[in-house]
Amino acid sequence: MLRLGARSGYDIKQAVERSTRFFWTISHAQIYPNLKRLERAGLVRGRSEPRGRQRRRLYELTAAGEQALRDWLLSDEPLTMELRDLGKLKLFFADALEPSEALELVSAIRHRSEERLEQLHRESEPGARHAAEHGQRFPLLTLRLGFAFHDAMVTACKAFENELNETGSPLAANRR
Amino acid sequence: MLRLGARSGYDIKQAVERSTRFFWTISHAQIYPNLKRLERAGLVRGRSEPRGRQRRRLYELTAAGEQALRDWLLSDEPLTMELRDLGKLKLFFADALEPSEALELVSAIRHRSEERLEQLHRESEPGARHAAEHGQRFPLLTLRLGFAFHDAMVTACKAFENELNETGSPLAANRR
DNA sequence: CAAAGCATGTAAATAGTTACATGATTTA
DNA sequence: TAAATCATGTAACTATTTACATGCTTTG
Repeated sequence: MLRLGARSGYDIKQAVERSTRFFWTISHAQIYPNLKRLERAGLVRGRSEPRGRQRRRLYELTAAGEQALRDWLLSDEPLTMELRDLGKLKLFFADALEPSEALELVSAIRHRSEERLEQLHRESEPGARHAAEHGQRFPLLTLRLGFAFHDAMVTACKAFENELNETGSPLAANRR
Repeated sequence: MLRLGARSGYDIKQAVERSTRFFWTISHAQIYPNLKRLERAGLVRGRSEPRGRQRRRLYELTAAGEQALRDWLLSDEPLTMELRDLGKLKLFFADALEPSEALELVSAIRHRSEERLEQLHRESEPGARHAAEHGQRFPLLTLRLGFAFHDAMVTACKAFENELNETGSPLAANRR
């Protein structure tokens, strides 16, 4: 995040909330101790730069830090992806519900993705576009992966809603 | 999982590995204590049923347990989704890489989803289809959400690979 | 007869958040 | 002048996994 313009721990937290938040989050309780650790390791350089009498510590990447970032990006560790999704978990067990109740659950999952899409456009896209204009194109590419994901969820949920309305459910025949 | 045919703690762990694993996982160190807790709460009923001299404890849902499941499915808690995705995280910072290196990262992310798709077809789909034939259709619907997700990732990555090859990169012009 | 699979359990370690704590500056 | 925002830090708590521990049964 320092590479992308953040300077303080506070900046980093804000940048995370506007960008990586949905695929990797971090709390400020982790950021401040880690900046110290990184400084001790020589990967960042920090200097106190108070605003008035408001204390503030600004950091920048060192050459070693830049190299460590590249090393990490190129390392062949597995690209793990861990998900905890209450929506999908509940959907999995939705046979325990009445058809109409299950349908509501599918709608709720669709709404969640629709709202997330709006939020990404509102809160993340402007920053990503701005970065792209300054030669940092990958934040926007990553954001497009988020769009693609939630678009796919919405499309799939709509298909399910149609299927659940048409077939199977005895309630569907009675409705209206 | 008891509702879907699992009877022992061991069964539950196996069912999770073949089904919910990619959107909600649990280790056996959590399962056994929780089965005891649920039994004390009257939500499951357990009986010892050793196989030979191999001890084994089989559980089933009580009426109260079935109701608790329904209550949870219908509760209006937010449908939280938490993701930790090293692939997207690295992609986000890929402007620190050479264009050709960034392209490799995108390929690696695409491969990950392609392999996950194969794995879902191989390891999860048979069980989900079998469940669907026994009136439990939602495990298969949930699986289709997984297919949709990874299909979208593969499509997006292919688009990125084309874009990164065509535009921008000075290496692209020199290649061949 | 060895390895893989079945079966259950606990202790230690890890990773992370939330709450506690403080105080300056800007904005409505 | 109160509320929001800027700014940093630690302690306590929560959740979870990994490792340790044991022993039976089936299969190659």
